[in-house]
Order: sequence, then C-alpha cells, then structure tokens
Amino acid sequence: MALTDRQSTSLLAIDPKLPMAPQIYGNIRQSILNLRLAPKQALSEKELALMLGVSRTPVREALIKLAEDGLVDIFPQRGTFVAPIRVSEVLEAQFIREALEVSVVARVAELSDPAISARLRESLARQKRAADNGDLDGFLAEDENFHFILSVSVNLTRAWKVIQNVKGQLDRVRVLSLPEPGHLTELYEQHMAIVTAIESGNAKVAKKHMAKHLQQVFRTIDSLLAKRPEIFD
Amino acid sequence: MALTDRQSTSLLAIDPKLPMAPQIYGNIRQSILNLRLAPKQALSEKELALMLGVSRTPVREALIKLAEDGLVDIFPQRGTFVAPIRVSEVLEAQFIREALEVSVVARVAELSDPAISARLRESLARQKRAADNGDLDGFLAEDENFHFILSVSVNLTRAWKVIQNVKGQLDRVRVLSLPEPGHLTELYEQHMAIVTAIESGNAKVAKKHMAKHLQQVFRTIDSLLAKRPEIFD
DNA sequence: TCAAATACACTACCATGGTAATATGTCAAC
DNA sequence: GTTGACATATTACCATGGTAGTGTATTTGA
Repeated sequence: MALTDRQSTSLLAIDPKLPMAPQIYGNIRQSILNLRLAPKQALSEKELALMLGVSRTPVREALIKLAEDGLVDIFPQRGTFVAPIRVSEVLEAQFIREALEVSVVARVAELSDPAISARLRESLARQKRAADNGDLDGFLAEDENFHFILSVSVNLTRAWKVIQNVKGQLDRVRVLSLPEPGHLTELYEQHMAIVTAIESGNAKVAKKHMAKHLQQVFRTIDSLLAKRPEIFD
Repeated sequence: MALTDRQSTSLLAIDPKLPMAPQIYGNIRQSILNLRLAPKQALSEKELALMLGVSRTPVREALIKLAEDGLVDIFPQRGTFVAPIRVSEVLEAQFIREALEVSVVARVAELSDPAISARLRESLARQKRAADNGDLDGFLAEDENFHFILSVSVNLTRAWKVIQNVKGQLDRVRVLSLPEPGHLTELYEQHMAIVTAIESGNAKVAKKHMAKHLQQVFRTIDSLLAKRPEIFD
C-alpha cells in the first residue's frame, strides 16, 4: 500500500518557522508508535517529503535518527522501512530502561527532597483522576511525566533522553495491550508504592518497586505474540 | 585559530567506496576525544568538508550525531563548536555507564557460561601483556574490548551502543589523566576481580567490583579541574 | 571620544539535481 | 513452465546553490 493512500492529517502539523528536521522526526515517530505506520511498511524520502510539504533533506535526517532508535531500518540503495517489532530488541530496551530507572529512583530516594516528593504527589493526583475517568491518553501522558520528574529532579537529563529513545520499542508494544479494566488503577498503585518508598528514604524498596513496575511489559509481550504475529520480525 | 592551520593527517583517511557520513563521524569523534580538536574550537561544515574532500552534507550529518553525543554544540545560524568538558555531563555519563554495566555484569555472572569466561580470560592475558610492556594504546584498546565482550556475550548490543555513546564524555577526560606508573596494572587487577566474581557466579560481588572499577574517573576529574581549567565550561 | 546605525561576512538550514547500486518487470531461450 | 539476460524504475547517498538569521566591523552622527 502506498503511503499517500493513508490519511495523514497529523503528519501535516509542521510549523515552518521552527527547525523542520526535529518536527518531522517527532511526527514520524509518533506515527510509528501508534502503529498508523505499520511495521515493515516502506517509507521513502521522496514520498514523505511530498506528504509533509518539505524537501528530502530534513526527512532524511529524521529517518537517520529513527534508525538509531531502532524504529526504522535503512537499507542503502534499497529502501527504508518501518522496523518490525523484534522481541529481542524489546526485551533489551526493557533491560536498559530498568537498569537506568532503578538507579535513578535510588538516587531520588537517597536525596529524599520534600520538593520532589510534592511534585510526584501532584502527578499521582492527576494519574488518579485520569484512571478514575478511564482517560487512557491522559493517563499515559501523566505516566510519562511521572518518570520524567524522577530523572530530571536529580539532574539526569541525558539519562532521561536515553530512556526516551529506548522506550520507543516498548511504547509500540504497549499501545497494543488492550486497556483492560482496572489496569490503570494498578499502574497508579505501583507508582504510589514507589513514591511511598522514596519518601521513607528507602532506596532498596524503591528500586524493587520500580523494577517490578517496569517488568509489566513482559505480560503484554506474551499475549501479543499469540494475537498479532504478523507485526513481529 | 583556523582549522586548516592544524595538521590533519588522520582526518584524511576516508574510503570513498564506503558510506562517508559514518566515516566522517568516527574521524571527527576521534579527533575530539584525543583533544586534537580542542574544546570550544569552532568547527564549520564548509571548512571540514574542504579538509576532508567531501561535500557539506555528510559532514553535517556527522556533526548532528556528535551533537547527540554531547561532543559538539550546534548553535543554529551561529556556528558549531567542540563542546567544552562539562563536569555535570561527565558525571552523568558515569552514572549512566555504571547503571548499565553493573546490570550487564550481573547478567553475565548469573549465566556463568564457560565460553564467555574463556573469552574474558583471553582478554585479561592480552591486558597483562600490554600493561607489562607499558603499551598504553594497546591496553586501552583491550580495555574497550573487555567491556565489549561483557555486553555482547549476553546479547545486549544496544546497551553497548548506549555505553559507547556516553563513554565519549569519559574518554575525553581519561586521555588527560597522565599515565601514572602501575596504573595499568591496577586496572588489570580490577578486571581480574570482576572475572573471578563472574566465574564464581556471584552477581552481587561482580556488580560491586564493576562499580568500583568504573568510579575511577572521579579521581582523574578532581586532579584535572585543578590542572587544566581552561578546557572546562 | 563615544554611541547608534548600517553593511558585511559567516553560519546552519533547506531545496534540488545528479549518481551508483539495487530491485523488479519483460521477454527470449530452452 | 522455468531460467536467464536485459531494460526500466526506484532507492539512498552525495554535491551544490539559495536563504534567513546572527555576530562583527565599519561608518555615521553628535
């Protein structure tokens, strides 16, 4: 199927005043993560440039960055394709994220700064509201923000960037996990446990809760391998 | 000082048959890490392209990647500069590397695969030879290889890439640490302790030795801040 | 002498054209 | 029907020209 056959409204939200390459990167990345661009689908510089109303150069730069994220595969002189979901890479992304976030949360717990705790509590309140309303998108956004607060509050912005990069592999799996009832509340309670451990200054417990929290993906991978085999490898 | 005033022999090693952007990236990166390109020095697409005998496009792509590594600062419409050594970023790079490598070595220890152990022992032998001969470059290369073996032996290639990226910040500091006598032997013995822990299947001890090993940088940072303030911030 | 305005040089950024390598479709030979 | 060769189309890659934005030097006004 040709790219231009698809509806592409969100792909057109480009502000010509801002640098285009990062915008294009974010745009295509989002489309890959929510699977509007399906795994294994061909992407071409020329066609994307046409769709987005820009030249091929910034598109090319965006695709290179996506290739570093492992979200597209570039085969020189052959073509560029949305990367299939490779279980091994998803598992490795989980490993990297867990290693980093567990270390981050330990540092946060050791600091035990009331100001940080306050920000986390505010995030928790917003999460609860979203969970109660069944607002999936709102909850996911606040979930992202929760983890962002942890890294940035202890001045680990680059660690956050790394987490963000590898998290792409995980997000693509997560959107496929059907939003089961009570799932959001479950995640909220895990976050709550982490914050409680942080506030008690217990780094060891905080690490344990964080690790368990992040290992949730394992469950969704198993169910997906059975349900949607075509998007893998 | 203009770029072209500098001797630039190693910058010219470009194979026109291979993709140029990655070659240029590696070339400039090496020059930054060994400080032949000094911190805060201006880099221009045009001048670099001229020196390397290529066009500006692949140079630009290389600089963008170096900016992601935090090794150059790009100021749109103003210029691109070799990034100064920012202590905060060096410390964060250490944090990220430690988090990842500690987790990696734990996984290696839990596996306790004799084949991996054999590869590590071979590397140790080469390290000892280099240390005894005072072969600094040889030792550093084998040191790199040692850590590479750890990650790849448990199929964590992306983790290795991340480590590599952030390690740039650390390498630039390390080349400045004068090669003190006995220093290489000290590093060798730390590696040895890690391998011994791995072979005994003791993940906890392996993690501890790895953490201590990687925290060596802290010592060099302190002495450097006093000796070479001009290359910082 | 000094301050504000102006001209200039330089930058990264984007657009676009050319090129070698690869995939695909067509057709002939067996 | 199958296989091989050839023509064509498409690709990512690199080269190069144009543009808006930014610092700096120079000039202009007092």
